[in-house]
Amino acid sequence: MTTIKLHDTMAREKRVFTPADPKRVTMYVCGPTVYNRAHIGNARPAVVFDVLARLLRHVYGAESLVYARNVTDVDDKIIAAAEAEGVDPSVITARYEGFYLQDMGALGVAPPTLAPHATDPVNIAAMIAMIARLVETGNAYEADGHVLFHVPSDPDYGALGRRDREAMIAGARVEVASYKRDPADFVLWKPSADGVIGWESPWGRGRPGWHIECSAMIREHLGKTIDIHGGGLDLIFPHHENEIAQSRCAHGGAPLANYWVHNGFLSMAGGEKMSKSLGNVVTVADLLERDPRGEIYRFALLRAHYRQPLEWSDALIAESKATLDRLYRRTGNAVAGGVDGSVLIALSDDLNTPLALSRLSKIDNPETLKASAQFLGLLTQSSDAWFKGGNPILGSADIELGELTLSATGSLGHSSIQDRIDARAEAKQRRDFAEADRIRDELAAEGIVLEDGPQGTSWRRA
RNA sequence: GGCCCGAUGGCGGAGUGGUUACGCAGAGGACUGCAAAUCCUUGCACGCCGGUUCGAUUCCGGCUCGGGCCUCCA
Repeated sequence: MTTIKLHDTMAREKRVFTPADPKRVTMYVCGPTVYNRAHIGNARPAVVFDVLARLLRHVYGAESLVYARNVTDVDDKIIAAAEAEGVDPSVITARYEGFYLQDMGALGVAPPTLAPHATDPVNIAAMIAMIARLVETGNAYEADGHVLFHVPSDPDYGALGRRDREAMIAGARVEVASYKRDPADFVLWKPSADGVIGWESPWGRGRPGWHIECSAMIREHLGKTIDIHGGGLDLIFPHHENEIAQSRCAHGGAPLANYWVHNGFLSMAGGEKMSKSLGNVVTVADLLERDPRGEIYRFALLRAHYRQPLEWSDALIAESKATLDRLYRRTGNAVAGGVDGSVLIALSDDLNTPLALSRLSKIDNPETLKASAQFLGLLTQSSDAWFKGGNPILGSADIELGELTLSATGSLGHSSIQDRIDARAEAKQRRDFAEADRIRDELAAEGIVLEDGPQGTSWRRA
């Protein structure tokens, strides 16, 4: 069996991955708060953990992986967006969750096994139960309608980010709410005013804090201790730190996760962080509008190791596109065979996708190449359709995992224009110019104009 | 200020205590109704200063520079 190594943020080193139960490997990744369109930076963890999920399914069996990615659908930003539009928060969350799934699908991200929603009554009940438990154990207290986690009650708090109390307080730049017993205390439950989304609880009508959502949903759907917890680097503090404290204190010291995996950030030209305030956000939708082949962007994201920063640029996109085109030409109409071992080895070593991608260039067998690329979520059926018909890929791309096809939408088919262009090129190679010209004329009769240019033969409708 | 991460050729980006990354771009060549594509060959590297070592880009220490987190954030 393949040995997978993963960099564990808690241990700060690469560790051999050993699931508690190989028949039920559990992974939880912090998902989106659904109130706006996802940008390409948001897509990085989705793609990275999609690759990890593919690898885990390969090694332990597709049915053995339970991969949960939550949807945060109650949040002050959502409430604000709903008020701004004068609609119910559910209108906002349904809309943006739909966009999210569509955008990620276009990037070849397979749906997770589970997508727990914070507002699901089952999950709200789980959150209330966990909060009540923490009050019982003396780790949380009620104050001024809020329930807060008392950080000094947990001597192990801060282990993931390696920061001590002084550091956290010294760095605090926010005014401390008067009802907090300690500046580091954080909200588990907060009151909802009339007309604001809320649920009845032992502490009055209110809504959960962000951190408790993940802890409770992990407990509810995956168990007390999971194998892998993933997310962006920026979530280490305070989000993951708080999750750890809540879960450990509520579960008699059982650790929340055995492996913590965090992805690095994307930056823009000049190393600038992608942020709304800088006005340099590139949404996935923007990119798909420029070129609907989502796997170009997936390829670009995979070109850097997931823990390294990645500078997002037009050159990166152009190079990714060119390399992908070349890979496609090399696979031709080959039927996917077995995945090349060198690709699996690269991925097994802490998800070394740049190395895995470079291995593709070494694979001569088109069937192996196709299977290997598809394992990485590239050269899928959608992309095949795009190359052959020139049709944009709409909605979610098909996701292929061996025999397992998780979803398949998008526009496939139409005429195989590219096939005939290829046939014409072949004819020219054979010096069968009569045939080459016949194909050209045939296409012309359909209103297809061929253009031989520096990027190869392209076509457009007259 | 605290904590963490990184520093490889023109660019991106692997890897290693002594030996080839790979891709793009560049140069030369093969092929070619035009143009692509393809194939072959090829140049270019390990931030700075010490230490360990027969030998360090690779290990250790310091420095410099860059990035991230410490506030919602992938």
